[in-house]
Amino acid sequence: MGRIRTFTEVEVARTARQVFWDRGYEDTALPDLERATGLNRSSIYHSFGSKRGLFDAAVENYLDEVIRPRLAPLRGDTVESAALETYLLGLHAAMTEGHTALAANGCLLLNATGSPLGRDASLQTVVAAYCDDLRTAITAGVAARRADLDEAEQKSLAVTCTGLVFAAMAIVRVNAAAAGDLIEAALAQVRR
Amino acid sequence: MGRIRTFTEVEVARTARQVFWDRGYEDTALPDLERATGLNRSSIYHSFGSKRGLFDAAVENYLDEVIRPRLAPLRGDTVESAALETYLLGLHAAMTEGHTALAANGCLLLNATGSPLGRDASLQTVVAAYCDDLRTAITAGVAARRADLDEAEQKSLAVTCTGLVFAAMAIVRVNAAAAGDLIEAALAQVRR
DNA sequence: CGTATTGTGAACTGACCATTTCACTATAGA
DNA sequence: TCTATAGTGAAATGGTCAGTTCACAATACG
Repeated sequence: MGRIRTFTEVEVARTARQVFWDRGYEDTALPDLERATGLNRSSIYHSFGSKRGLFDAAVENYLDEVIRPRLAPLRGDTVESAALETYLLGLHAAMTEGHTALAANGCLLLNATGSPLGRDASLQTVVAAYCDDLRTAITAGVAARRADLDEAEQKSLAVTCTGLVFAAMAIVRVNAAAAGDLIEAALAQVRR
Repeated sequence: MGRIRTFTEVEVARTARQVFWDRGYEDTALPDLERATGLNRSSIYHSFGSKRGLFDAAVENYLDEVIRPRLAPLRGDTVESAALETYLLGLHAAMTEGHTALAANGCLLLNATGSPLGRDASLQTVVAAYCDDLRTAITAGVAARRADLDEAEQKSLAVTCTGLVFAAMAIVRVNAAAAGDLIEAALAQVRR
């Protein structure tokens, strides 16, 4: 009974994610989203309720398909000793070699923090949770790689490493080379 | 001959700086600026040409009156050995103790990076220069404090320390405690 | 006083935006 | 064919915004 859906919300959220990532929330207008998703305004509003609703779906998708896959190797019960280095090398490559979305646009969430949307409490909560996830994952990676350190030293190293990753993401759009240096510094600390 | 000026552009830029810092460029409307400066639109446009012109003046003022005074002790010919720690402790205090503009709003420039304005090339240049100044100053501070290290080690430490400061500024609005941890990590590295 | 400059007030322009609405088309199963 | 659901197209609504314009008021100097 009735016509079948010709799109899935995940696909649309993924497409919208890229647009928001490229142009930022405020600079993305409805016509941009219509064009990119191939959907009409009416359909977008029917599925997501508002531009903000679509953005929230895009953020979910960003976490699911961009952030968490990268962090996954750091989150198992038994973390490979090389996992953290692999993660950092992956970041470094993304930032310096190719024209990846990450190098060109930085982090979708961190960027939103400085934009008008960053005054929104619910978005701040999402960013804070992301920040926490990142620190937890890196802490696990540090523990696996640097079993020679005591717990306090591991924790301190994890904070440093997390901070360097954050700084790199915050600055990469403006100065990719500097971002690469930051990741290299993190690698050096992890390896020492 | 003729009426005397009743305001200086520096005063106005300083006031506007605070408004832009609190609310961000995009969320600051002309009426906000009129109210804060006590000036009429017409006067603002006569002195600064555009909203963007006033913002640029506010950024100049931010660098002159907020950033550079903090970095000054790190920039002399002979840098005090304790200068870097003093700088970091000042940042830490601003971020955790009081309700300072820095803790509440983060860094005016870094915030702008993620906003629509962050796509503007000339703003990116300003941010990149600021980033460079910061690294240079911290490098001098590291050299003064850690004469025991060789040059390569000093450089690596300086990059790490700069990154941690950046990360703290990028995250402080969302999570001031985490920002404080980052500065503490930087202190620990400098002192070791 | 005369004149040049500084500043105000208020209305207006033109653009852009998210959101709503609705008549219409398309496609599925019964 | 009937009906329910999916999706389109286009116009309208109401709001906000930066920037412009201009007649007018205030204040300085000669």
